[in-house]
Amino acid sequence: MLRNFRGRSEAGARGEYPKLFRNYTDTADHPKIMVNENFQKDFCRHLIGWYHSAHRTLPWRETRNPYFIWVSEAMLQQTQVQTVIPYYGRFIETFPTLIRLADADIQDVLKIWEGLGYYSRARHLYEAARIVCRTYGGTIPDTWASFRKLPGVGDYIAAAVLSFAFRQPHAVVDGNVKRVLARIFEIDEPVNQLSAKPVYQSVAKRLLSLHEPDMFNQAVMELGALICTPKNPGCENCPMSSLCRSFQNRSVSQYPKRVESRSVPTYAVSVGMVQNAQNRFLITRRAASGLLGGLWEFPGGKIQLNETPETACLREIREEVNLKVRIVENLGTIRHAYTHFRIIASVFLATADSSEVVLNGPVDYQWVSLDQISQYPLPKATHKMVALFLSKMPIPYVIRHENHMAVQKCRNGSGSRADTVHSGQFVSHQGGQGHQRR
DNA sequence: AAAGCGGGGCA
DNA sequence: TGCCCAGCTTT
Repeated sequence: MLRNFRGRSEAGARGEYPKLFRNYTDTADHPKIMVNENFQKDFCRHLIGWYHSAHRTLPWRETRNPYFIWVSEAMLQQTQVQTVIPYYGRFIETFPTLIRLADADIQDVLKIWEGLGYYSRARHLYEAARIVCRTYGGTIPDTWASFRKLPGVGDYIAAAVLSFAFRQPHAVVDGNVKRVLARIFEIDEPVNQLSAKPVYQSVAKRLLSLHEPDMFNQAVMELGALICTPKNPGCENCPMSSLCRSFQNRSVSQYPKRVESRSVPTYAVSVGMVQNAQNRFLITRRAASGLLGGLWEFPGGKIQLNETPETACLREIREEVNLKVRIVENLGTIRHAYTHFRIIASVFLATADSSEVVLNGPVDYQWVSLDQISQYPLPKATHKMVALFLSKMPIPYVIRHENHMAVQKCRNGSGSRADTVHSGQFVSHQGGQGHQRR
């Protein structure tokens, strides 16, 4: 199995910031952040006025249903709006109420979440829904103290849901807000340092419109998404430029400041697509917590020193599912990037004489046909492997599976399928026992 | 306080 | 390729 990467802390490899800043828990006496009553009113007038004329229509802005808003905020965490839109629609269509979510199977929730990443968000949302049903009779609590306690609900989501659904005066602080505020006030505290959070929180709170907290929160995030963007900000069209210190000082490109992030390592891994005598593939389910928690994958893991991809594949399969298999085809490699590392995975087609699995690591397993595999929540990398496999299959095989999602992606991809089909690499899967190299 | 946690879009 | 994204949890 591909285990979570736990890196060593390398002093010096990271950008260790000298302590240049006071730790402001309030910014009332901050030298650069001067927000009097006049400024606050100007700020809100410019910002909210712009928002009314320029904002996008987004599905979760059409409702004040706290459950819908909560779902959207969970999905939007570290994820761009355009990515979330289709997932949001499918989620609330499948789980139209909090009670329906709480009564669902977590595997079905993960299936809807598949491809969105950060799967603990789905698990926490599901667990929180069950808690709300159990503790509050299915009514989402509308106080900070009670809502903020729920799993997966941090300061941002609590402020967002309570302000958007109930118009309570809590200021949101997300990546957009920090970028906007850092530029407007030339705030030097790095936005990706934990110690800077109280500064941005304090500024946002002092600026917040108590009259329209929901509009204010939407507007400042919308400004960050549409005008005050990370690259090429549209200062010439910005409604805040007359209030913006970095615009006046031509220092916009220097804000926000951030501490250097570590470059991610690349690991060579080896994965086996193991077929049994019925031509079904072995998939295993990962533990519920941690990387890709609860998702299904083909067995495999890191290639160790002095190992070939082939021997690593055989070892991982022996370790994880205690099967002795025979490699019949090298399908090639796929690449994939996670948060803290990248992988280059060698993918092998293998056969097992026995289907008797003994798990060590994974928490469940199934032998499935390719038609069935799309019923399980799979990581993106596993989808790439399925697509790689199909790209090596003869055309009749692919046509039999033309409804499979991976086939669609394959066809929309490099278009290499026809090439590989004629490369002499294919294996027959038309119902025969075993696999013959042509 | 720092690290873990996906995947897509973009210059 | 590296950076960034409507962050939260765990250690």
